[in-house]
Amino acid sequence: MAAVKKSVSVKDVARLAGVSEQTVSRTVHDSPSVRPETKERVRAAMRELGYRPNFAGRSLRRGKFKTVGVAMFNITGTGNLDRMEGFAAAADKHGYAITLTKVDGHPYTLESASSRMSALPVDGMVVIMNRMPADFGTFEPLPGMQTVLVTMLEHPLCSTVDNDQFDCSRQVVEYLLGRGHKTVHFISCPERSLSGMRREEGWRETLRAHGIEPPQLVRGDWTAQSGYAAGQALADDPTCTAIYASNDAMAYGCIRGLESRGKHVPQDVSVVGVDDSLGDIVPDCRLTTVRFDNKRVGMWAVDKIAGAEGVEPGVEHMLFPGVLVEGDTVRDVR
Amino acid sequence: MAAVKKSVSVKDVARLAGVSEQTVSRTVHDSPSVRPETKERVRAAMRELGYRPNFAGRSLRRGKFKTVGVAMFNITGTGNLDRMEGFAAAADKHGYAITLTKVDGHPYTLESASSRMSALPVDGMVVIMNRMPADFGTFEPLPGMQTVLVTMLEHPLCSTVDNDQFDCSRQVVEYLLGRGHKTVHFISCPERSLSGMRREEGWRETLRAHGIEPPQLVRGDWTAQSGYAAGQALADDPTCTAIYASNDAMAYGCIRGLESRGKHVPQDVSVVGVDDSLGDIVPDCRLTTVRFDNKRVGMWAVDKIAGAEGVEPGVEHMLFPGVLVEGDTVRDVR
DNA sequence: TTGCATAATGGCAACGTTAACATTTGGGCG
DNA sequence: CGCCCAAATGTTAACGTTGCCATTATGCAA
Repeated sequence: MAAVKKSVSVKDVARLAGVSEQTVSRTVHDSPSVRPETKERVRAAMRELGYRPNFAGRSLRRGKFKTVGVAMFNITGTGNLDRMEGFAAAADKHGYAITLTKVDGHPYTLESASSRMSALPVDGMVVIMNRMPADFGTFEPLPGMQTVLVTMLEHPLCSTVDNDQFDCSRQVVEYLLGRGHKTVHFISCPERSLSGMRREEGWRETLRAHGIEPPQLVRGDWTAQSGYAAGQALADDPTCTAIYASNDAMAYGCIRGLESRGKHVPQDVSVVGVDDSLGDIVPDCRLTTVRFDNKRVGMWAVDKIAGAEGVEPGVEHMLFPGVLVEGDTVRDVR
Repeated sequence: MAAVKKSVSVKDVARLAGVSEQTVSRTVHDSPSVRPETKERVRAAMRELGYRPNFAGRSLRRGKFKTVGVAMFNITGTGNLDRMEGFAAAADKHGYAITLTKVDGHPYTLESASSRMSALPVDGMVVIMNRMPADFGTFEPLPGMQTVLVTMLEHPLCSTVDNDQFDCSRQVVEYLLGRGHKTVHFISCPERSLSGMRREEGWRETLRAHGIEPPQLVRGDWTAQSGYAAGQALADDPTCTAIYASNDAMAYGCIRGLESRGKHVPQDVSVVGVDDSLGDIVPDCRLTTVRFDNKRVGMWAVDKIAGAEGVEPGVEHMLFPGVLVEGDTVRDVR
């Protein structure tokens, strides 16, 4: 039994089954115009030879790949796993596959993501943006390649989708004000983060909309340690009864920092985070936070491409609001 | 300017540049046997027409896809992001792409992963196993499709790669014994986890190898809360001076549980975790833990496939040891 | 029996690319 | 001046699949 190096094609199956190649093809696609017994004979031949359809021949003929490309500048990033879950789920639904590509971030441009994708077998592409690409304003998607950007910025030529970070802050601030707090202090993130900046804007503008001048923010760096320091710093501020941190790690750090200064959460100070990422990592801490549905974001992006199927797709911009999850770290005042 | 619906091919470029299709192809591949000025003319034509090579035609001709498929039963899983980083890095290195597929886990078989991949444009595949597939013993990879399993079990027909969980426990136990502890208590994980079970074996056998009968283990469920309960339970055991938890979340929970009972870490009890996953989430806690390099595991898997390039690949089994990272949660005794 | 509609199947071409081989061109050298 | 070599370019065919159209069987009414 010599190893069969060459892959088996419809031709081989056709010969063995004693039918034409076309009949084999029709059997593969379960066409109703093939007699059941013929089908069975063909299927037997396919099994015997171990036939599997060749993707290249098929898509060459069809002019479609049934695949969506995903370009990431950083694979390791908060929420990417959930987004991928969404990509995969939506792709599955449409019978599509996902092709993943890491794009070198030097330079950090949409053009580099686009050209990286251009020679791959994809019908459309999704780019996950973490920062502001240098060519965001001038970028044009490849002709015939529908391009969806995961970002909260709007683009004139590409559809975009992301979580609504502004609304997230609005929800948190209004929730805290609604619980009687006079103002909300904020622990921010590094300035290069697009989503972080948008959260900051949301915090600031929502306070102003309620006639409250935003207090001095404390700049953090996403780490619990920076939240800890922020908590210690804010512990001595008598006006500080509510703190909103840009992520859960800083929120948790903040709680511990406050405790180290003898302030208790939520008795003395209320704390809210963002991301719902503490999950099972921290015991005895039901942090009030905002949960985003990154899977839904991912699904939307792939749906947009795989669901189009030839129809001229319009450019759309979608922002999904997060959900405020009430924990034990906020208290009513007054 | 009517939209050009049809994609441009070498033929179009050749016509515009006034050369043969072959010369265009040679230019695309930067062959040295094309005069620089001809190349430039061809390149200009490509730019003008917006030519990009068609993947289907190319791989049909070549009989290769330059793509590795990755099948996952669960996309959301510890370490998957790092593994993907590794997949992407290795693929990049070889000029390959990665195609991601979620496999329905009902039934949980390698066969279902394999058949899911069979119609996709891939030259080889990687399966990430979290549990024991029903057909592990009998599975045969598709002919011509090199298959690598990410698991610590060895397979007769497929190469395998994973972190060395047994060795991980050996390192931790010997480290603690070396620091003077008389025994090591263990917080385990649910029994369906392959890697968790292997950690448990490593703990048990290493203790026995040192002539120590393993104490009763405490079964956890990966959550900090279960670690907290375990810590409280072990706080009253006077023989317990060192605790090894199956992951960092439980280790952290355990520390807090011990503290809630008045025991301090590391003064009273030493605690070690696994995963190095606390990172920036918890302030003021430098947990002694074991760090795995999942990126390296991912790279190895894709290297095995993309690096083969036609040569008949042997079946290999690779286990990468973790690195014990010393923190502040272990103390010498005596 | 013939004619005709319908079901089942076959033949051919084309999708875009490139390996292998064929051809042309330009120079160098005896 | 003719020969040969190398560089540059062209021609052909094939990779596997499937849409289109042609052909052959089958059944049924006239």
